[in-house]
Amino acid sequence: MSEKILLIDGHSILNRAFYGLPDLTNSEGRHTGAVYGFLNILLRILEEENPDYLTVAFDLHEPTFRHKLYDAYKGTRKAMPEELREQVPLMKEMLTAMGIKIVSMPGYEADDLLGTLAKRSEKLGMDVTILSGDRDLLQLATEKVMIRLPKTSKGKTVIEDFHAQQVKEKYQVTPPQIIELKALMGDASDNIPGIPGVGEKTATKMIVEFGSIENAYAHLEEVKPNKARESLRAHYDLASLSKTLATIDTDSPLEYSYEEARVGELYTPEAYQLCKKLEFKNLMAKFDSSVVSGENTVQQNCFVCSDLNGAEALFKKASGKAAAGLSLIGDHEHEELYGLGVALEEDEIYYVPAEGLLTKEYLCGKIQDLAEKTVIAALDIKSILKYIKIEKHSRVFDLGIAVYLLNPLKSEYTYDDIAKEYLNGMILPSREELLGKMSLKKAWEDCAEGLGTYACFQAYTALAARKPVSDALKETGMWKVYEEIELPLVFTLDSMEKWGIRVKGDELKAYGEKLSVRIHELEKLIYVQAGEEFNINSPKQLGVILFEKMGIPGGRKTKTGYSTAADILEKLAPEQPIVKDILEYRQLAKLKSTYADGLGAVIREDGRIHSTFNQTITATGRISSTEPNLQNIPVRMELGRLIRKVFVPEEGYVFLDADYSQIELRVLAHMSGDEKLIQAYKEAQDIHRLTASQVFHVPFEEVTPLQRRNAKAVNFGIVYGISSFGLSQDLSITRKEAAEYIEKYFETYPKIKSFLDSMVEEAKEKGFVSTMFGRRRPVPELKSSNFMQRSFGERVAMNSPIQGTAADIIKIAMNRVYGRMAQEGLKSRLVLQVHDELLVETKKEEIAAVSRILEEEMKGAAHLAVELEVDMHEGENWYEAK
DNA sequence: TGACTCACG
DNA sequence: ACGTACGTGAGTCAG
Repeated sequence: MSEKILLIDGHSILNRAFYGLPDLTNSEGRHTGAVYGFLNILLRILEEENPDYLTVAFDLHEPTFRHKLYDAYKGTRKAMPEELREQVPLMKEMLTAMGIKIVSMPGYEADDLLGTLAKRSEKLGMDVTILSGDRDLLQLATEKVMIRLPKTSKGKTVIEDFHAQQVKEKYQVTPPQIIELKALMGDASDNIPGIPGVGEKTATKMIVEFGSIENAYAHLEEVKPNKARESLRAHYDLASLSKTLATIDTDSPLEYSYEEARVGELYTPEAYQLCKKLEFKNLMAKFDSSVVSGENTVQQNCFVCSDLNGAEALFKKASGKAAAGLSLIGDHEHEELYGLGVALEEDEIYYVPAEGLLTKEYLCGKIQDLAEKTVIAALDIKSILKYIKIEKHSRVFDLGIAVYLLNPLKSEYTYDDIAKEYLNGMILPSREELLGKMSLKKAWEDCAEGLGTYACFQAYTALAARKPVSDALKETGMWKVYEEIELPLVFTLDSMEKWGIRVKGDELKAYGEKLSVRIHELEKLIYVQAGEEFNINSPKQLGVILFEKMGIPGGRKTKTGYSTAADILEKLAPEQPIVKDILEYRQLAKLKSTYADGLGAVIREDGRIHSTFNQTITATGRISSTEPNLQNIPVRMELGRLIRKVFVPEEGYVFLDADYSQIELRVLAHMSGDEKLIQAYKEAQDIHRLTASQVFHVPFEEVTPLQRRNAKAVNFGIVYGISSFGLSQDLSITRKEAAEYIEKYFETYPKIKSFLDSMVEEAKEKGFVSTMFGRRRPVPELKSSNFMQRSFGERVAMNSPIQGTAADIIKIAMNRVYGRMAQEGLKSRLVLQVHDELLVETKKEEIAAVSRILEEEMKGAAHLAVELEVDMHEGENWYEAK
């Protein structure tokens, strides 16, 4: 049996993969979709063909002979989008890692190299397969040379195969005649001019009849459509230029060794590391375990310490160090500790399982002592505070937060990612590689070794990355944000989480039951009006009922069907009784499932809810709240707002709720330095009204409610990164009207316009924007070749400095409030933060002191060109206090 | 698991 | 010509 070679048109397949797949990025925001798609096609073809040799050809970036020829004639070639361009070197790196031969040559296109290799290999008696997305390659087909063209139709990749025979069947001409066809038709994407007025049909007819352009020209009078004949006569020079352009050179002087192209082991350690870097989870699964583990020097320096003597020695040694890396493995909610990782040096790391004499109490005592002598570096200090008490902020280093500040766009901050990024590309096995999908508890029971390694890697990374990450914070000017805002906040949030907030479970239940009654009524009403029973919670079914069965006009929107979102329904059929009932049903169903039932399920034994406040989630610097989310408890609608009555302080306490008044607009006034807006804040108690009077040129007293509403919407829009489309949606006006409002607004406040523009400029130039305190947000979207993405980037660049600065300010305020309440020995405690609002469970005797603290510290958290105003209320529950 | 919807700032 | 307001988290459906 003859040998077989597979030749791949690199750029063409990469292109195909890029445009055929949605834009895929890894967690670092690196574009990887084209590489991923390429590999999938490659692996599939390899499986089908099982070739002996394999080679991928790439164009070089310099212009080739043919480009020059044509560029001289007209224009230049289309630029590659940035998202694809950056994947080309990545693709080559991956192929090299897999031991796959790459060829390219100055002055020649990939086509030429493929043609050359195809011809040579055929002469050597091989079967040749060429994989490309480009039909031009069809000219190379013979009985032994097969061209394979992948096509994506309906999300599936179908491959069309062409030997000479199939070319003839499909195009009625021989492969070499494909050149003639193309020279006549031209090809815009390849910059081949062709003969004007000659398309596929005419060209095919001409070549079928005359065999070649030359021959057609020789028999010009017989060429049929008059138009084509005259065009050919007038543009003969174009035809011959086009033919030169369209002809693939099968005789290039490429130096090539078949031995280097022999297909070997693709699943190499290098390829595995690269797949990991790019986060190709599916591909990673294909690698052999021997490749996966590799040699790992960190792992060789991990030891288990499970006896008392060893532990004593370990902690003694640790306390002599300036810093130690620490990782606690446990479940603090159930007061369990499974073990801990301690890194003394970069080459001395221990796993201490919490077993036998090494009880939870013993170990906590030891690390408690350790923390008093040594800096504790950990991925998540707050989780450690659940086990031990640390007073001094200078005693800890929170790697997770530090790394978050350096790039707040990632969804998680794991030791393996951090090692890769800050420890010279070091590859550590991830948690999933060590423990799979196992919970920590399960691992503790069934996979002690993996758990130990996991603990050690975390401890190691915390210790080893401390220096480079600290340096990076200093270099980027974010050390102060880290040290003076985020790090103290760890302790503040820890306290809030520990206290939690008291919730009356029985009242919550009663509230839920009340909702149930009405929900059932509405269900029945809706079924009657619809004429059938269906799942109202299913947007899909609901869409069919409303827009098809009931014939409400104007439906459509989403890819999966009709949009049934509340604002759409309200605009489409505000008077339809069924729509009203559905909206009420939705509202109640939401209240019941998310709040009545949802909150009820997370009340702890102590009668309180202990939410988690996450410090490393948001892109702007805000904190977020989970399990449950206490930052989205209803307030806008009265029925929902009633839920706040079940949030109560304990006996002898009341709630004091303090919120900033329009903090983001005030921040905008300050950052932009707009005198008009600053002046407005100095004078006005009603900023939206004043804005309206200035924007619409009417006296303050004569502003209509509509004008005020519009001005308010514009104010919001400005903070969000204004667009006429967004504003028009919000106000249900035309885009043109919205644009006029915006224009008038910017005329009134010219410095706001220049400020917002400058933020976009800065982001484009530096790649990020900053808050007043130096916190950064990268804006990679601005580099996108996609209009929508780029516009999004612009809005982000306008919004983030404002939202982020407001977030910084309230964080500072929280730390100060927390610190002062402790310093003054108060029993009151901070329990919630809702972005511009703080809730303090206040001892009745301390109401005066706490209100003073709240007012002073919130107002004093930052000194802006306008005052920070704080509204404060007292109440027996959250409903009353708000 | 992703899409949709909706609660908050 | 593109087709969205900025930032979150949770519940539900459907593949």
